[in-house]
Amino acid sequence: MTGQTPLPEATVTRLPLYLRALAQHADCDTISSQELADAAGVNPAQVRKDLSYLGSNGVRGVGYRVGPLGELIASFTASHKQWPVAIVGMGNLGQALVNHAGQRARDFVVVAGFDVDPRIVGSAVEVGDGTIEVSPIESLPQVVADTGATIAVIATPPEPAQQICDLIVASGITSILNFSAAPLVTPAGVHVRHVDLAKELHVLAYHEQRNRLREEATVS
Amino acid sequence: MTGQTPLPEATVTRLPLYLRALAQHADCDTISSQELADAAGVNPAQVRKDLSYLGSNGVRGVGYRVGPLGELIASFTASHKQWPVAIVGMGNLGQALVNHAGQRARDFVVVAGFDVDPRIVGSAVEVGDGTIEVSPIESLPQVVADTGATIAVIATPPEPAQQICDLIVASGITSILNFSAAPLVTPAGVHVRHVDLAKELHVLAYHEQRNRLREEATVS
DNA sequence: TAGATTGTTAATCGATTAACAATC
DNA sequence: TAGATTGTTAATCGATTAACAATC
Repeated sequence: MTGQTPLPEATVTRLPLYLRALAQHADCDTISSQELADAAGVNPAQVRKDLSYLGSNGVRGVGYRVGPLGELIASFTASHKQWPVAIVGMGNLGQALVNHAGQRARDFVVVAGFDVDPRIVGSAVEVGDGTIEVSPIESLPQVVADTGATIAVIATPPEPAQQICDLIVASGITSILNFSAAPLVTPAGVHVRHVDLAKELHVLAYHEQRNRLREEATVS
Repeated sequence: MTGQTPLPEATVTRLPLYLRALAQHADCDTISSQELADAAGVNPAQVRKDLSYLGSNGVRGVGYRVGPLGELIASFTASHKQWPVAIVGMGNLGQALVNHAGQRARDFVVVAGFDVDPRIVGSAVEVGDGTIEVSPIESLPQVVADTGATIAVIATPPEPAQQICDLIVASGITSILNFSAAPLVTPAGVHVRHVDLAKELHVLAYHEQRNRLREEATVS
């Protein structure tokens, strides 16, 4: 059922959008690519193409059955599983991620939190169903082994990020979400996603700058 | 100096990386595309192509002069300016962004913060140099007008996001960084960047799922 | 001059989307 | 059958990268 040929990266990033859109249409029996596209904010042709990669299951002239389609997509992202996540850096950002996983992304369970700050280490953090105790960063290999975490989030300043990344990789984790500004170097086979807040703001600043210049040009 | 033809989006997203890499090489006189590429984690040919869009200023056989190149890039991202930012949603994520702007992204100043929670509204928040008071969401148009904010960050749950977005757009802001899971609809001319935590985690989960299936296949 | 490195071209790649035959 | 909507093809687009002539 869960395909052999890897899906295009771009398709993978859209599957969660489709799941979310389907959840909003849980009361419907079927949904067309047009409706799905509207709800997800993408092109209907793109929806059909993406879904065809999963092994198409729509009905011509009718649309897609909401229930089965949801299950099909879930079988690819394995979103029925409870993915155990470790968060390194339990400052405001780390805390925000814990809350997010607990309240919104129910397929992910935060099973471990790490920090270097002695004022934070040892404190209890509520994670969805239970509570975890923030561990010192040195204990990462042991705690990851104990908890079986397979996804790690780096929510630290950029300086220690590479070192922490090495530690994470050495502990056997193969998927990393990097919120530090540092560009991480990892061995092949490790998947890294990078979210860079400063970069996002800079891109917006570029567009603001252009708007401003364009206005000036229009005036003169 | 600051070009007429818009730069490719992909190039714009890499300019901050180059600025950061140049800062690390402030002690050098010149830097080659190879060195710059290593520091930024990209391909050297890509570096040269990107920089050529800015109006090339390298010296064949030598490389790029670190100082002037930094100024050239900064003139495009306008990173010497102090961009006034408004943050809507002052929970953990909003707080994390305030800290980030204060400590890391010094080109951005948080000039306003908003929330609906009466326990948060009215509280003081340290932002880099000074302090701001968290305002109720209703006062957004007035506060934006007073502070001159041109970039807004949405750090709220998805439910009120579209409504807040409309309010932001109506107040004249043209650049939005959206951390809510909601796909926002905006009029043409408004620039929206979307960072979706759940989506990032789901993409990693997809890869974990594939790894697991591959291992099973190898065993049998 | 010899060595190094740029700036640019052309090939390649992946993603997007319009269009339409297939078919419910 | 008539109308609707899929699944797939082919065109288009933008981004990446290898290669190399230009030139310091």
